[in-house]
Formats: sequence, C-alpha cells, structure tokens
Amino acid sequence: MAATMADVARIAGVSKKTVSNFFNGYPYMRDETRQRIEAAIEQLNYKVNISARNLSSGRTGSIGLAVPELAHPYFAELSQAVVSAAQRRGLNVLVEVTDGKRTRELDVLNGTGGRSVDGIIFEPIALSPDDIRDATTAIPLILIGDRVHEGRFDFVAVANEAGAHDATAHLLSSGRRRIVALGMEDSEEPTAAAGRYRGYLRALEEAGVRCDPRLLVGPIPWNRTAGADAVARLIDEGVEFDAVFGLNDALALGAMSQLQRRGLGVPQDVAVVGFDNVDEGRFSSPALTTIESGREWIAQKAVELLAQRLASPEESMGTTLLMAGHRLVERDSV
Amino acid sequence: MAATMADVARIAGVSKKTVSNFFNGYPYMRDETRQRIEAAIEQLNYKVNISARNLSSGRTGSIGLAVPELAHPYFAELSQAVVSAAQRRGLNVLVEVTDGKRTRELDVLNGTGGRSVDGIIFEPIALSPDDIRDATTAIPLILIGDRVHEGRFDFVAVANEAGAHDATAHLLSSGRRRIVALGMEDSEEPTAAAGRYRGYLRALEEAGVRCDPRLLVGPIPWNRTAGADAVARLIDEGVEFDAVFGLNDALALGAMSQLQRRGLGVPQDVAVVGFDNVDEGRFSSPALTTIESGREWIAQKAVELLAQRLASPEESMGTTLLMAGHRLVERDSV
DNA sequence: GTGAAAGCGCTAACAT
DNA sequence: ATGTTAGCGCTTTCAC
Repeated sequence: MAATMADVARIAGVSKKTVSNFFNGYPYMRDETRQRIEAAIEQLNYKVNISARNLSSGRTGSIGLAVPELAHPYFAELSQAVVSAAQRRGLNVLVEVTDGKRTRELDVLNGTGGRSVDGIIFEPIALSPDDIRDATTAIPLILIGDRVHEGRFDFVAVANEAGAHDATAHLLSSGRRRIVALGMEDSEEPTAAAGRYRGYLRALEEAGVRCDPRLLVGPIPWNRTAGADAVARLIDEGVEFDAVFGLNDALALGAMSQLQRRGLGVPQDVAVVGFDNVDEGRFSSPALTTIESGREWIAQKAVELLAQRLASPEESMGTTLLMAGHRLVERDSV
Repeated sequence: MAATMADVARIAGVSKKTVSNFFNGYPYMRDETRQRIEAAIEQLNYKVNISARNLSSGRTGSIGLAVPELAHPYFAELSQAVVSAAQRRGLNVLVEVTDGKRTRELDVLNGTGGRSVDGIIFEPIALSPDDIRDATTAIPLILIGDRVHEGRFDFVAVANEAGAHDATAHLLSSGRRRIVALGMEDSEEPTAAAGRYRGYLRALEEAGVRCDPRLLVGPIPWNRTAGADAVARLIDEGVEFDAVFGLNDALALGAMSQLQRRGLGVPQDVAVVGFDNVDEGRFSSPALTTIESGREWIAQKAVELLAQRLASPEESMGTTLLMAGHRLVERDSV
C-alpha cells in the first residue's frame, strides 16, 4: 500500500494538517518541523494523492483543451501554446480530439464524457450557434477560434474577415486579378470559411474586380491534400487563374505543391497566399506569404480568461469577447 | 450546489448503490428502476463527480503523455495517434510538454508534478540511462522513441540504426557519394542522433565510401531552422556535397528549403532524404523521400501496453521491448 | 435486484 | 505555528 499523509505525519511526529500545510506552501512553519516532514516524505517515498486532494478541494488543477485535430500544424501550434501557458500557471491540460464531429463536440459542450477538469478551452468547428446556446456544461468554458458565438461564453476570436481581406488585397495590389478562393464556403453561418470568404469578396469589390464563380473552390477539408487536389482539378478543367488564396496555410501549401508539380512557377505564374502563419510556411519553397492570425496571443488569452473564471467564485462579470490582431507576413510566394 | 448521487437516489426513490450501479453498467436492474433513475438524472442535470469516483476507485481514467514538444510535426502526429488510441479505450490523455529539459523529464519520471494519471507514456530525449534506472515513479510507465533503455520499463523503440542505414544506402545507390549527415551525434549514449549516425556510417562502410568529417554536421537541434542554417553554413564554407541525409524530416525540409534558396536543384544537384515520414514531406517541392518509422504503430502499442499494465493487478510479467518496423518511402527528392 | 454503512486520503474550519 | 474534527461524493463489501 502506498503511504498516506497520515503515515508521514506519524513518522514526522506532527499532525496531518501540518503535512498538508507543507505541501501547500503554507509559509509559517519551523525549519525543524519542515525538515522532519521532508525526511519522512523521503523515507516513505510519499506522493500526494491527487484524487483525494481534488475531491476535498473541489478542484482538479486540470483544464481541458478540445480541438478537432492535433496533427494539423495550426492546432499543433495552438495546443503547444495552450499547454505552455497552462503549465506556467500550474495547470495541467487534458487534450480531447473531436475530429471535428458534431456529436463529439456536443459531448465536450455538455460534459457527457464525465468531466475531470475545472474548465475547458474549446475550438468547435461543427457546432451551430444553437448548439452552443443550449449547452449544459457545468464548468467554465472558453471558446476560441473561428466562429463568433455571441453571448453565453467567453470567446477569443480570429480576425477572419479582416485577415482575408488583407490577404486578397495584397494579391490584388501585386497585379493579380484571377484569384482562387481555395476552401471558401458561401454561408450565413459564422464559420471561418464563410468569414474569410467575405473578406475575399470585400477586397475584390473594393478593387472593382469581378468575382468569377469558377474561382470559388469549396467547401473542402482544410488540409494539404484537399488543397492539392482542388488545384489539380482547376488545372485539368482549364480554369485560368494567376493567384491562389488558400483560406488556411495547409490549403495554400497543398496548392503550391501541386502547382509546382504541374510546372507552374510560384509566384511567377501563380502567386499564393495562406492564412495562419504556421511554421511550415517559412520553409516551403518559395516561402509562403500568409496572415499571422495571432495563435499565441489567442492561446494565452484563453488560458488567462479561464484562470480568471476559475479563480473568481462563480460570479457574473458578463462574458468577454476578444478579437486577435492580424498581420500580413510577406514572403516569397507572391 | 451541484447535485450528488444521493440526490438522484432520493428523487428516484432508490439507494445510492443502485444509482452507482446504473452508471457503472451493472446489468441486473429492473427497467422501471432504470427509467426512474434516468428521469432523476435528467431533472437534476446530474453529472458524476469524477474526483470522488477517482478517490474511491483508486483510478483516474487518465494517462499522461510526456513529449518534448507539441508543435513539432513528428510529435504532433505521434500525440494525435496516442490520444486517438487512448480515447478508443476510454482513457483521457493529459499532455505534458517537457521542452526536452532534463529537469522537466526527471519530474515526469519521479512524479514530482503530482500525478493525476494512472500511467504515463513518455518520450524522453534528455535523460541518461542512469536517470531512468533510478526512477521512483509509482505508476506504470511506457517509454517510447529514440533511446534504448533496457530493463526497468516497457519500451517501444524506433529502428534508428536500421532506418538510417536504409536511407543512406538509398542515396548511395542513386550514385551519391558525398552525403551530409545532418543532425548527427557521435556518442555512445543511446540517443536517436547517435543511432541514426551509426546507421549512416554502416551504410557508407558497406559501400566502401570514405566518411569525410566535413560532412558530419551536429549536434544541432532537430528542427527546420537548424537544418536550413547548417546547410547555409556548408555552402558558405565551400564544402562540396551531392546529398543530404536529414536525421529527421524537419532537418531535411529545412535543408531542402535552403538549398533551393541558394539556387541548388533538388534532386539534380543535391539529393535529400529525411527520417520520420511526417505528412508535411508529402507536400514539399519536391516531395521528400524519407523513412517511415512507425509512429502510428508505436502509439498504438504504447497505449496497449499501458492499458495491460493498468488492467493486470500489479503483477510481474517482466518488461516488454518492442521495435517498430521501418520502410523507405521513395518520393522525388532523390 | 437493491440497501446500509464504512471508508478512500485529503482539505478546511476552527481552536489553540 | 500546529492540532482536531468534519466532511468532499463516490465505490465497495456485505446483507437482505
């Protein structure tokens, strides 16, 4: 049987409470007491039983992070940032992968999985605003990312429309006129694809460029393969274009790979811009021009907001909506 | 106040035990009882208190995954695989990022962080075999990845030497003779860098090719930036080479990016091979030839081994050492 | 099939 | 600065 706090107390000749104090950094303690406790801990190789602490204190010291996918560079980098920020605050992170499936996302929202965390940071991609409104979660929840779900929960958002506008405007200002909107979605739903598509349209409009429907590609999955396949299809169908705006970097990178495979020069024949500024884009050939969407900041703010919620005893303070800044990162693909 | 099991029991007109049975899938229960319980749960929006269950049952239902980094494609893909495999078995995954720092890795090993998991899957990169031998962890631990730490713990290993041998042999068979070993480490320590370097040497030897020390680059961090910088340095110093073996894909991709920036054709002027088969390499230009190192299989086996340890009540069954298979994935960079 | 009672190992008041 | 006393909300014998 593993040693308990009572064992340590007995061996050190103090009470349980004093041992508890020791572990919780209670400052007032004689050095000699401290040393006796340390010796007892060492002797027994004692480890605090976290489950007991959790039950007793009503907290777990862990937060959940629910993302569609972990292998995707954007989410990998986001998760890294969240985990780091959490560790800095002494919080553990339980990662849940939803695969972007609505049912799994609903489980996250409603705690069906049996929560073992104090709060959740959650990037949904399949839920509707209604789903979110009807959430029954019992613990604090911070939404991040792509959709704007006004109201019930704190939210840290990506500047989808503004960023997409700038990306498109950059292509236009370099003289491109036939710009593929790769991964778009024409919808009223507050999805990333729809928001970024709106930004694209607005930039075209401002420049007085007509939007050719053959250049609108989507909805498709936002990964490299889909980007590459879509571009292959455009080429095969003889659609003419002089630029590709990949609504995320994965699409843009997949597109670029396919363009080059087909003998098209980037950026000479076709310019490419992405969105997200994942590390990978710095090392593609050519390096990918993209929109920095504030991943790091988002992760940090989300953890900060959640930590606040956990700290303040239940109370109101309304809900916070934060919008990340964005910035064009010019590299060689335009 | 949140509802407790006692509340549910009272409202359903049964005992706590019966409600507990309900949640634990105990099969013998009248349908009518079951329905009354379900109604009470619904009415109270009751959620089982995981902390209490954990304390009572002595298990947490979570496993830890400790990796150096999450944003790195290899670890992102590995983590994804581990999380998926664990979720399939109903286990949650608590991710810990060690930054490859020895002290953080020691914390993982010795449970200093206060464990809230039943077992750990751990890829150390900074620990010595001695550190591992002296581990005081109280819970099952499965080691994965790069070093061979025979003895104390179950281990799932990458075929570093064999894989590196095949990668190098492939370059040699394509007629290359001056092959950079990018990221190598000449050491007796059982590190990935040393193992892969040994494979490289063996392949050269078998082909009767002399090893030029100017082509040995390392130790350097195994990321894209380091790969790119190292290649830049070689070029600037006028070192001649006709191939690069990046000891992982990140190094190879960084190298390839830099080669092309300097106007060198891949594979015409310089052939490139990597190691790991991360998804990114399928979409670089040219696509990266690499060694598939069995990431998925490793993740699955690690979870499986850990699940076994958790299931079987403490007993012996020695320790298991599994070696993943490997395979050359030919693409366009050679 | 269901109930009663005894902990699991800790934290948190409160007392000293 | 340290000790005492109650629980936290479940699971788990063991009865019925």
